[in-house]
Amino acid sequence: MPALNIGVDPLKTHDCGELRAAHDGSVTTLAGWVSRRRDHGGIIFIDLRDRSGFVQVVLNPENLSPDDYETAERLRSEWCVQITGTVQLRPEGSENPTLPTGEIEVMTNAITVLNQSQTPPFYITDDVDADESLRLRYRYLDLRRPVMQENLRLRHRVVKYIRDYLDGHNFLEIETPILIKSTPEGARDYLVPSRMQPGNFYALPQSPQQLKQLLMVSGVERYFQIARCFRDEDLRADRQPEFTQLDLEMSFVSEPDVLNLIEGLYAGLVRELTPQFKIKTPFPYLSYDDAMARYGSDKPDLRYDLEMADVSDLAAETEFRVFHGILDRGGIIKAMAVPGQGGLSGSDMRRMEETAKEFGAAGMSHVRITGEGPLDSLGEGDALLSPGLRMPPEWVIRLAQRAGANRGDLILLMAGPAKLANQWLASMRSHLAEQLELADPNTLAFAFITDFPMFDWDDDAQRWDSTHHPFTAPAPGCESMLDGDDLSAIPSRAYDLVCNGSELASGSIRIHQREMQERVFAILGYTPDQVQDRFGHILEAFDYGAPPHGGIAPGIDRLVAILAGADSLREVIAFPKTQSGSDLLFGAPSPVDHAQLRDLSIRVTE
RNA sequence: GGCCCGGUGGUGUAGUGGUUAACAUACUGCCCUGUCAAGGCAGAGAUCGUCGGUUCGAAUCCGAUCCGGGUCGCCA
Repeated sequence: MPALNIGVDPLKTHDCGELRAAHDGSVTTLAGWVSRRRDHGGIIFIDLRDRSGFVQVVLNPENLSPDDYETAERLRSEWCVQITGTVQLRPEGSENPTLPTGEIEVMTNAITVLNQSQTPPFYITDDVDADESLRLRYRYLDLRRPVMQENLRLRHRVVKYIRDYLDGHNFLEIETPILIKSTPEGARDYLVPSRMQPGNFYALPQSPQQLKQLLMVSGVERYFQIARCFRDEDLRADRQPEFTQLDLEMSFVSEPDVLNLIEGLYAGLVRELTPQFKIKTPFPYLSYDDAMARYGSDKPDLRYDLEMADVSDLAAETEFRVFHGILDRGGIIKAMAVPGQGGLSGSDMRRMEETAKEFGAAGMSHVRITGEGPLDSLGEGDALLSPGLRMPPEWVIRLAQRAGANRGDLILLMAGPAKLANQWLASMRSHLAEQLELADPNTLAFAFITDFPMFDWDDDAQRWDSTHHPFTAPAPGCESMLDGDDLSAIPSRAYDLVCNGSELASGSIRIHQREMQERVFAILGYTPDQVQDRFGHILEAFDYGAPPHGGIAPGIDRLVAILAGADSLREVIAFPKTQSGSDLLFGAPSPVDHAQLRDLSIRVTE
């Protein structure tokens, strides 16, 4: 990166981190921050830092005016300084191989303090040990840390790659409004009161979903936006109330068009920006049903196997009352083989069952297969079963075959309603993978999950919910099922991109005809008035030759977090919020003046 | 809203009923011309998140509350 070099008397001619042995003898002017000082009484060393890295600056009284040397003695951490000097090779034996600039140093003959600094509340270094709330309170200092600078740079490069890639595929980047209409379903909206229309509110977009569909009606054909989205829900390590999505939509496409485009984007991006990660192309496809059956999750981590199998029929052969109780109530029993763990002790198994209970499971059964040799040579005493099971080797062999287990492996069994059994066993799956270090941190296992169901039954609200969202089209040929009884069986045209157990993108081929859209709204329980009020504009647009279209919305924060190896989105967002939605730097949210509220015709009652 | 973890000098930690509240580091001063987490000596710095209670006595026990983190619910 060349130094920004404008004006007749530039404050810097080089970046600290770019200087090498090849610069030996050149005169340089640097500007940056004092990272460390080592004052030997005469000679003083400064590690000078700018965004490019560090360089050792030597302040020798023999080369400095008395005034400048006095200045040098006063320097402290994080002072902003400018120095001019000559790059020279370090004396033999004093090179620092841990530093990219370690072969050279800058012998200074002039120094200017650009600004002094208070002693920083924490030391600016990659292995910072300060509490995160302190880092957020002083985020501008936290961002001086090289690792944070690197995260910001990576994020920039990701977004630039996306823009270039989509530009190359004839997409148009179009901005959509931040102040839009509240259409409350799904997440809670952030609301903005209208001053000019007292009592009315804008909402901040949860996503530009309807806007991008309207752009398709407009004939844009290929749209994208690096879009800020807002959802007023509780936070998590991987969830911020405002976050950034690559929002994109295409006309005249079906699933492969969107997914091939996305595969090309992600594969190219990873290979160019973070080649240290191993990826496999083409990305595997997994139907929702397969994902649930084999991994108990619709966003499985595919870096390791640990597959599951339904063993309800085998479980029915046992005399175990728990299994029969569950089966009688329509539940299932699922098994997961854990390779090489058949030798665990009874207390290991009790501990593992405790873990399962922490995930919400009522209990967990297991079979430990011991010994050597082929599976069908299994005899009495070669398998340790949970107390309730008491089954012969012949049954264990069939169970092992179904679960894909061998001698020396462990089989875990979980019983419950299908949804919960999957959830519990999936939790065990990730837990064991972490404990056994099965997931290669240098692999990104991308996969597309397809054929999501159109609807989920919401037991609490006693109504149908969209699995993806109400604009998702039903699978071709299944339209008539919308009039049938079993709505849960209707496949939709929704798809996800998952990676290492995270959902990275979610999209679908949309409905583009009024009649179909109205039927879906009706199934979701909207009255005609509600439909007209919230979605009248988009239904009306469909009446004017809306083209078939579909799209996808990849999360940028999550992608950058994975590429940066960060375990929280806060590490890749410049100014993130805390779990309670606070901005600790600005102190937002905060009370506002009465005058502001009066303008908005708003009164705070609590 | 539920559950779990944390809050002690600037920073990071130790301290489970009586301590001058300990240690490291940062900071301040002095010494020191080849260090790179520089080194040596000296010094200053904490009403232990807040409020209330128990006790002769509380950083320590109890209750409430605030803040930060994780997680479940929630996130079409």
